[in-house]
Order: sequence, then C-alpha cells, then structure tokens
Amino acid sequence: MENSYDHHQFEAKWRERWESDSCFRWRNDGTKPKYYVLEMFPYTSGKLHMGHVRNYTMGDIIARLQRARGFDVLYPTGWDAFGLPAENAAIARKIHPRKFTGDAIVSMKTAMQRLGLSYDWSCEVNTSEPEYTRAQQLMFVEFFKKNLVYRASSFVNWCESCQTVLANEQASGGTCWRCEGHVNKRRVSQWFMNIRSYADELLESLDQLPGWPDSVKNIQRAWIGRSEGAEILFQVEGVSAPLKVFTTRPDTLFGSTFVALAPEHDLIDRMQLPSSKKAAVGAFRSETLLQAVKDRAQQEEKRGVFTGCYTINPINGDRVPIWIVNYVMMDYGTGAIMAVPAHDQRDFEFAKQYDIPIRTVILKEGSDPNAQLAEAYTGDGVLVNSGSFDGTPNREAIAAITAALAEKQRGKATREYRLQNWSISRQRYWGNPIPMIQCDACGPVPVPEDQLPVLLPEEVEFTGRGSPLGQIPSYIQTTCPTCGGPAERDPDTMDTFMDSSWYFLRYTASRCESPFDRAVVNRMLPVDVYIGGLEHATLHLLYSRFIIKVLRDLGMLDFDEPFARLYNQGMVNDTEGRKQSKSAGNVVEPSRVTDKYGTDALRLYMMFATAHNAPLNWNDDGPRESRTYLNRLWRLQDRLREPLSEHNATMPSVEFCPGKAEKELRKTVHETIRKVTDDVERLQFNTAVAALMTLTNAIYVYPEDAHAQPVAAAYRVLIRLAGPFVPYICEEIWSNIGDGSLLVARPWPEFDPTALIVATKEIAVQLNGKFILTIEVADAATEKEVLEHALAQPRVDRRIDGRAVKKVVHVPGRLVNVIVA
RNA sequence: GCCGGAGUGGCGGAAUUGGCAGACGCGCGGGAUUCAAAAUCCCGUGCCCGCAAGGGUGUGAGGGUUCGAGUCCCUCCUCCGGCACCA
Repeated sequence: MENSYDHHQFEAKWRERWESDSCFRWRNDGTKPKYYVLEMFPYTSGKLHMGHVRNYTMGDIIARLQRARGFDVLYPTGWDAFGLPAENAAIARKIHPRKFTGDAIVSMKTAMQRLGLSYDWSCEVNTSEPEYTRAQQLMFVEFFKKNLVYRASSFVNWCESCQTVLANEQASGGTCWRCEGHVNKRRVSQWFMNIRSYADELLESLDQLPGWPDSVKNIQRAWIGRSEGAEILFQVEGVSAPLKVFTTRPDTLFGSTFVALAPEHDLIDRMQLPSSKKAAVGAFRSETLLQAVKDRAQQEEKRGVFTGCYTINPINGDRVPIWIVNYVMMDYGTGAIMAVPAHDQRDFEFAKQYDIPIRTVILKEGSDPNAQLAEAYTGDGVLVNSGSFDGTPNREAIAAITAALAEKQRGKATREYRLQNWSISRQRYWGNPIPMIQCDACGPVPVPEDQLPVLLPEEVEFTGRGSPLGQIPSYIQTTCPTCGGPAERDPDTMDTFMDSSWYFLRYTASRCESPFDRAVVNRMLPVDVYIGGLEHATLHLLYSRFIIKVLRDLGMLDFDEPFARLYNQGMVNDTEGRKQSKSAGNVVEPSRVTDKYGTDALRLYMMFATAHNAPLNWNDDGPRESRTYLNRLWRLQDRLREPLSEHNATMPSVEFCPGKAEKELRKTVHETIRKVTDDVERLQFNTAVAALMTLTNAIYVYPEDAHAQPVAAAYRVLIRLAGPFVPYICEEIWSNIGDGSLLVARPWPEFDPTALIVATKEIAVQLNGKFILTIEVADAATEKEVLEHALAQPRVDRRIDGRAVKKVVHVPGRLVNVIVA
C-alpha cells in the first residue's frame, strides 16, 4: 500500500488472472438475461491505432459494466481477414497473404490484450479460416438455389489499378474506395445480389430503429434514394419493343419535346439509324464510354447527338426526336428520359444549346404563358398546352395523367431507387472462393455441400495482373457435379463486405458445422450495442441489414434487424485536427503511451477528452493528466488507511451517517452510482468520468473528524464504479482494500434513491426571469412556505422596490419566479 | 446546389423534459507543506465596473414564442459530414 502507483507491476498479473479465472466467458446457459456488445471487427492491417483503442475501450466499459449488473454478456472480437491490402503486400513484397494476415493477427491480438479488453477470445472468428469460408459458401449456395444471386453481364465499375470490379458505393465519386484510383465503366460478367428487391423494407424499417443515430439513418435513406413517379412507354419508330422512361413529373408529359438516352442504352443497337447519323452516334458513344466515371460526372457541359430516329409521345401522339446525351446515366431509372426543357433545368440547358423547342405546360399562378423562360420552371402551377388536362393543378395532374396512361397500357405509377444491386464478384485471390462451377452443358452449378469448402490454392504467383485464380489451371479445371463432364470453377472470390455482413452471427457459434446455430442466434440478437465508424454507414451497415433480412426470408433466423443500437465513435486526429496517417508522419502509437503512462491512463484520457461521437484531437498532455487523476485515486489507499482497516463495508450505511457531512457523502455516492450507470448506458463516458472525479474530490475533502465508515465505504464504491474504465489499477487497489474477491467478479453497486433525500434543498429565486439568489428550504416545505421564504429575502424585497407582485411561478424543487410590473 | 450535424470561458468540454449557464479536467492566481524545489493537499477562477457589499453582461449574428430560451420557431453567417446531372 505504501508503494507508489507503478502500472508495470501489475498489468500483466491481472490480465493473466482474469484469463485463468475465465472472468469474461460468455456463459450462454440462459440463466441470466443476455447482452451482446459488439464493435466493428478490425481489418488485419497489422497495426492497432488510436481509433481502435477508442472504439474498443467504449465496448469494453459497457461489457464490464453489464457483466457486473448481472447480464450474460457476449463481447467477442475477430478478424476481417480477407482483402486487398494483404494481396497487395503479396505482390509488392512476395509475402503470402496468409502469412501476412497471420502475422498481423498475432501483433494486433497482443496489442488488444494489453489494452485490457475483456473479450471472450473463445468466440474469436477469422473470416479467412476454412470453417468460416465453408459456412459462407453454404450460404452462397443457398442464395443461388433461392435465386437471390444472379449472374449478369453489365457495365460495372472497374478499378484500373486494382484490376477489379467495384460496387457503386465502393466507387463513390468515381474513385476506388480503397486505392482512390480512377474507376472506368467496363462490361464484365458478375454475380449480383438483388438488394434492390429489399430497398423498400431497408428504407421503411429505418423508422423502427430508434437506437440508431439520425445521421446514419439519413445517409441510408439518401443512399437508397427512393423516388416516386411513373414509368411511361414510348413507341419507337421501327422498333417493336417500347422504350421505357422513368419520370417523377408525369404532369409535364405534354411538354416533352425530345427523348434522351444514356450512351450505354441497348436500344441504340436495335434502332435503325439513318446512315448519315451512324458515324456521329458511334463516335459520341465510344468517346463517352471511355471516360472515367468521375470525369463524366463532373463534366459541366451537356452534350449529345441526334440519332435521326423518332418516337411517339403516348399522351398526345407528338413525334419527338431521340437524342443520346451525356447527362443521362444508365445506372439510374431506365437510362432513358422524356426531356421537358420548360420544367427541368438540365433539359432546358440542353435544349438551348441544341435549339430544341421549349414548351411551357405548367403555369405559375399569375404569370404570362407566352413569356420567354430564362430557366426551367420547376415549381407548382396549373397545366396549359395539355389538351383536356388544361387548368388542372399540376399536383393533381401527376395522378391524372398516370391514370390516363395506365388506361391505355402506356404507363403506370412506379418507384425508382438510387441503390444499385450488389456486385459480389471480385477478380482477386485473397477472398472467399465463389463455390460455383460453370458447365457448358448444365450452366452454373453449385459445388455440392460435401465438397465444401472450396479452398484457395496455396501455390500462386502474385503478379498484380488479371485474375489470379483464373490463371491456375489445376484450380479452374474440374468436372461438372451434375453431368460429370469437363467444367470450370468460378475464378472469382466474394466481396469482403459479404464476409463482414454476417460475422456477428458466427461469434455465437464460431465452430458450428452450419453457418450458425439458429436458436442461439435468435436468443442473442439483435446486437444490443454496436460501435464503429461512420464511414461504414452505407457499406457494411446496409449490407448487414440486407443479409439479415435475406436469412430471415430463407427461414434461417427470426428477427428483422441485426443491430438494435448503433453508435459511431469519432475519429482520433492529430493535435491540429488532421487525420493521422503514415504519410503525414503524425501517428501516435498506442504502445508508446501505454508503456509510459499505463493502459489505464490511455483509456481514461480517451474516454474523458470528449464526447464519444466527437472527433478527438490528440493532446500530448492528455495521458499525463489522466495519470495525475489515477495517482490521486491510488493515494486514497494510504490516506484512508485507518478507516479502511476499521470498516469493511462496501456501501455507506445509514446508521453511520448521523451528521450532515456523512449524509452528504452518502448522497454523493448514490448520485455517482446513478450517473455512471446512466451515462454508460448513453455512451456519455466523459461525464461518467467527471462523476467519478466528483466522488473522488468529495472523499478527499471529507472531514477527518466525521465518521469513518461512510468514507471507507465510499472509496470502495468508487473503485468498483471506476473498474470498467480503468480496470488494472482498480483490480490492484481492490486486492488491497477489498473482500478478497476479484473486482471483475463483484456485482455493480446498488443505487438507493432514498439516499438522495437530505433535510433541505436549494431553490433558485428569480425576479422577472432574472436569477437573484438561491434559498435553502426544508425538503418537506409546502408551496406557501417556499414562496413566503423567497419573498422575505431582503435582496428580493429590495429588487421588487415596492412594485406590485403580479404573479409567482413555482417549479417545485427548482425555482420561484416573481413577476412584477 | 440538395440533405444532415454542430458553433458555449484562455483551452478540452458539461447542462436527461424549456427552469441557478460554464459540471469535470487543463491552464492560471493564492495558501499550506518544504531549507528550497518538484510532487502533494486546500481555496479561488466567464467577462466588465467596484476596495467591498453589490451591479451589469454573457452560449456564432439578428428577430420571435414564453413567467423563463444554450435548449423551441424564423432569417442569416461559419465549420464538419453525406450526396451530387438521380430524371
């Protein structure tokens, strides 16, 4: 006890003891209510950075606290172990991705264990291991059998430097999400998952997620991008199949003076282009298709080419020209629009440039129908130049015109989505092989279950060019499981977002033969608290929600959403607020801080510095300042030596609290229990730490001549409350002052609301809403007594200055507001 | 451009439902301890006027609702995040 605080002397000791006593084991025996705490598992980059420390400390505090409160806590972790960086390391440094990943796991796991994180490591999951690979391949085969995956050859986002296909959200802004290289359009045959068929549910069930931050829900809503409108069929001259157009403004149909197609649109190949137009059309298409997605999206100038072909407007029989334009995207809607220059700014600009007629069909109230438009009018109004619909308010005309088209079988109300279907094929080695065989006679055939998993071949040369698996004949060449003839394996691996969209199910049965145990998963999920970065708002979190709904519809589990509550921890930046990065040379190593100040000091600093979701700009003084507090916590052992040796209670007892000082301390103890418990529940770790400091201060200033039992007990409560935040020092102190048990095995202190009631309370007195002073009134005082007491104050009386009191507002227990003229 | 979120002391940040703005910490000032210093413990600390008692003022700017606004409403400014020819 006389030793000064030296973290080196006991961190390893307690880590080993917690491990050997299985303190953090998930029991899964149904005897206690369950609690599932989850963090976004790390990608196996090899380094643990401050962002991880911040994220995992939050989860660890919740896990430790909930265990103490009597929950059967599942708090697991694992490794997002497949992916491009390991493969790139293989190409650059000739290290096999399996070795690179294995080494990374060893070093990261050691670092994570040093942080005192209370994971149940027996649940550990590694997405690159054969068991996980097999489980996911079983699920893929199931998806295939139920037609949830399909093969399509289409224009996809192609990253030139990664030589791979990207999902739309992985190519946001025209740059690759991983290497930030240019993304082009390219026609490739891929496996897709039909996430769009779940778009409505993914959107609507966001409203049933009160535990999610609005920011993430809004990002997902925008990402899904549902818009209501109509699909309209245009007859193209010389082509039998009608052209489908999507619009949100069917009310403007009479104003459509041309139809515009995306350059990729396949109708262009089926139209009979006049020979005079063929060269220009061909040139425009190939030029546009060669452009990187980003360049095309950022191109301000609207350009296009007239095809020489015409189509018939189904509402009025107008013959309108068909153009191919650079501002219509194949990805959205039908890749074709009815252009209405008068009421759409983009169409307006295009029509001006190419001298296409502009016809007003919506008139703003009180404006001149013949006025020249300076820009498109997109507001509301009344229909003109629209035949029998003239005079109809445009909002009504939307439904009316849609109905008129439906009657003629020329259109219907419909919805479109910004969300694209999920392309899951990757032309990479270090991923989960797609368990499919392509047979010329039988088509795509799944690998039979008894032959799973399809494992990656070990002997591979990593050149960084083309398809790594496709170049290995011994892997590719196989026989068809159906007909026995020669066939080829799918040369691709699955997008790693597939791995991470169900790993949290696997934790509950990490060695199970089937992908997961249905009964256990149904009991443990949804995850109670999920913590991770906001950067996964549209990728991982949307895919996970989708996969859970798919598994539900396949009858494999019985809930709708994977994560009941979601929290996004803020970034850890450098001192200037810039992102930490190797290239900027501003990375602070967690181990350097923990060596010098101890794990607890680092954890405490990260929790105290700022709110959980605000960015944390690193402050070099922070860990030292936290250490100062820990020293203060430590020294109380010595300072309270006598009280602690005389009294072994773990709570301040009422009978030992006769005087004001004792009662006040007891009140502070219970306020702290309540505040720490509530604050951790809301992830307000900074204010929880502040409450611990307040109790610490109260113990320091507790009068020496007051009764010893309350202060000894208060200190024991403090150590128990601080345990989840700074576990090592608290376990060590507890071994000196406790009851011989391990602190981590102690239940959480009980909150007693009656301890908050003391004899008097403070009431603020205001005059005309302006604060004057506080008065002390008896706890049981009536309203009349409180008001009399307030008005009797000389300072209040002086400020009233003889004016008549018009009204008095009394908020019991809080304030009195005296209103005078 | 559109959709979110946020602007509070010298600094990091508190303020559950509209009810004493600035909890807690850093820094700073004072005191105790010490031969002295560090460390430690105690007290003080939004700003302005005042020796003090006391008074004024104050949550990005302006307006509004209310007995009462950091909190609710409107307009504007700044910063951060998301989306961006989405038909």
